[in-house]
Amino acid sequence: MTSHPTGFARHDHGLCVTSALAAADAACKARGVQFTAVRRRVLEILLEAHAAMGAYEVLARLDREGLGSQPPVAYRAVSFLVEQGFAHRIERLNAFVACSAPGVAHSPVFLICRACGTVAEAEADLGSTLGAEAALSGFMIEQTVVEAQGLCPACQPGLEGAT
Amino acid sequence: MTSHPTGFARHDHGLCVTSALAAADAACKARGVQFTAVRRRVLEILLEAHAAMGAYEVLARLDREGLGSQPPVAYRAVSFLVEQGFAHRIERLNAFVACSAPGVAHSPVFLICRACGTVAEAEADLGSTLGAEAALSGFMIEQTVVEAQGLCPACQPGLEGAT
DNA sequence: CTAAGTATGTTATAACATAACAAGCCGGAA
DNA sequence: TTCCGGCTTGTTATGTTATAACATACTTAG
Repeated sequence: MTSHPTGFARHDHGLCVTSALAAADAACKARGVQFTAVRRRVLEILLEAHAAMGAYEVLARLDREGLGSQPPVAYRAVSFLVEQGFAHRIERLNAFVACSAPGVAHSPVFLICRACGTVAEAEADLGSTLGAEAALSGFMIEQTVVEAQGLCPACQPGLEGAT
Repeated sequence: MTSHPTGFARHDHGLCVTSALAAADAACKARGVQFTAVRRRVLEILLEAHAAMGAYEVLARLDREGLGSQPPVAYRAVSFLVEQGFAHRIERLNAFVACSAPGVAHSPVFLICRACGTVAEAEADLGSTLGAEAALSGFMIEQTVVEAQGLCPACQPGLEGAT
C-alpha cells in the first residue's frame, strides 16, 4: 500500500487515484464529453504525482508510453482536465495538479511546499472577504487565484519525524 | 493634467508617478542600494502604464530609448523593483505592475480587469484567514499570491458612464 | 590607486505555450 | 451503406517568457 501526503495527511493513495479516475469517468459520461485514453492517462499521472507537474513533464511521460510526443498533446489534455474541473493550474509554478475534490464547486486555495513540491488544496472562504473588498471599488470578480508558498509539515526543520 | 483610473478612482497621475519615484529614490538611499537609470526608468514606465506590463514590453521601451535591448536587462530591473517592494509580479499575467503603496508592509490583492488590463492593488487581510486554514494542516506559509480577475467599473456593461 | 562588490552588456539557450492545418474516428442522417 | 459533421489527435512551426553564463564597466571604501 502506497502512502503519500495529501493535504499533508496520509492516505491510501492507490485508492484515491482509482476513485478519482472513476469519478472523472462518471462525470464525463454525464456531461457527454469524451474521456479519451490520453486524457485519462494524464489525469492518472497527475493523481499519482500528487504534486504540480509542468506540461512538458507530463508530455515526457506520455512520450515514453507512446501516447504523444508534441506539446499540443499535453496542453490539450491538461486544458481539458482543467475545464472539466478535474485539475487546476498553479499559476505560480506554470504547472498543473489534480483536483482533490472534483465535482464539488469550490474556490480552492493552494498550499505549495517549496521544498518537496507537494501541493495541497485547501478550501478557504476568501471569496466573501475578497468580494466585499472588491465591491467597495465596484470591481466585479469572476475568478480568483489564491496560492500560498511555504513549507509543508514534512519539510519543516525539526518536524520531519512523527512517522 | 492626465487622469487615469487607479483603484478605479481618478487621481492626478503625473503627481502620483513623481511622488512614487521620489519615494523609491529615498528608500534606495536609506537601504544603500543603487537606483540606477535603468531601474528608475523601468519603475517610471510601470507607473505611467498603471497596468501590468510584460518584461518584453518593458524591454521594447528601453530599447527605443537606448537603455538596453536584451531580456536580462528588463528582467534584472523588474526583479530589483520587486525585491525592493516597488513593484509586484502578477503571476496570472506573467507581468509586472508598480506597487501602489511602496514602503508600507502589505499583502496585496490584485484586481485584474480582463477588458482593459488595469490592475488595482487592494489590501485584504487574507493572511489571517489563510494562516488559520494552513495552521490546521501544519503548513507554514511564507508568501501568498491573491489575484482576482474580472471587470473593473469602467468596463462593466451599462456602467461606463458617470463621467 | 586599487581591490571588492555591484551593475550592465551580450550571447546563447531553456522553459512554457499556442497557431494552424492535416488526418483519423465516430455517431447519426440520408 | 455512405456520407457528413463534429470532435479528437498528429504534426510542423513558431511565439512568448525567462535565465545561465561570462565578459566588461562602474562605484565606492580603504
